[in-house]
Amino acid sequence: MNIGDVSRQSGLPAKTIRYYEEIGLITPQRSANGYRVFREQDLHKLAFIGRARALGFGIEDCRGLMKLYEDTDRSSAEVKQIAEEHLTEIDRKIVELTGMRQTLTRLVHACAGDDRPDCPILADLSAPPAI
Amino acid sequence: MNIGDVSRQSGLPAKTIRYYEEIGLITPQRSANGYRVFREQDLHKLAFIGRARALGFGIEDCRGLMKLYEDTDRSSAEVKQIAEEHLTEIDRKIVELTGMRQTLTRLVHACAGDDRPDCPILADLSAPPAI
DNA sequence: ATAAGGCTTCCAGTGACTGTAAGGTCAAGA
DNA sequence: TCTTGACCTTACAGTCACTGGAAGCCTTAT
Repeated sequence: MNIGDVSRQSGLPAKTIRYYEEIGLITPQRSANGYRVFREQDLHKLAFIGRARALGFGIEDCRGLMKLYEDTDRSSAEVKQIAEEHLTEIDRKIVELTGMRQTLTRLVHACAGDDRPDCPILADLSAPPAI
Repeated sequence: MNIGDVSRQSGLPAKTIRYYEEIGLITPQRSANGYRVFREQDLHKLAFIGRARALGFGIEDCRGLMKLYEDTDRSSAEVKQIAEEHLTEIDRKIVELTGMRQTLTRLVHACAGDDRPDCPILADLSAPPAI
């Protein structure tokens, strides 16, 4: 299977698939003309990576998870630890974004958004009130 | 004022302040020995940028907001539009992260996290159930 | 005089791609 | 047979907002 078909099947851009090969996540074979040839196991790996990425895991986490997946002697504790650390990071980001959202929502609501120059948003950025 | 003092006052790393000069956000003067000399207005700008960045605005948004701040003929509508677009983006990220969090929480709870290899997390990454 | 600390520039690296250019390969149709 | 167009290849640069490090000048205190 060529990279175009794999791209369509996996939903990953061909560029991304080449990149994953470059960093050693997958190692497709090559045909005589130099084209990459993907087998079932490559497709499976790409789907695995795609789903892990969609859950926000970083590339190195994906590498680790794939390694654990292939190691049938792993302990589920190792997997769970990676996932829990990632979950903590997600929670941290949500908290950070929620704080931004709260402040920004307040400012946007306070701003008339008309032709006049008076703007609580700029006023706050310039010198926020001590709350 | 030298860059070290400005860094301590603003809470921004000196590296970051130099970077902000490089991309034209601030233009501190120079003393005879080549050191950057920061005036009150530079401090004010850096504080403005710092707060906008803390609300998640990108550098180009910061540039635009500063330009509007300095233009006393602006309309608050222009400011509000930038803020609202950013707010939409923040909401999008929160939704994305919340979805990840939900799936990941479910998987982490389903995983025993012990010495055995059975792991619902890897099972889901490998072939998620059609929900 | 020297040592410590602060300042300078320049270059490279981060993460995870993405864009672009220049060119080789293949299958179908005129 | 030729050509067109779709597909593939590599290599290099760019993204975003810094961050790290090296090499070297400047200042201040001892």
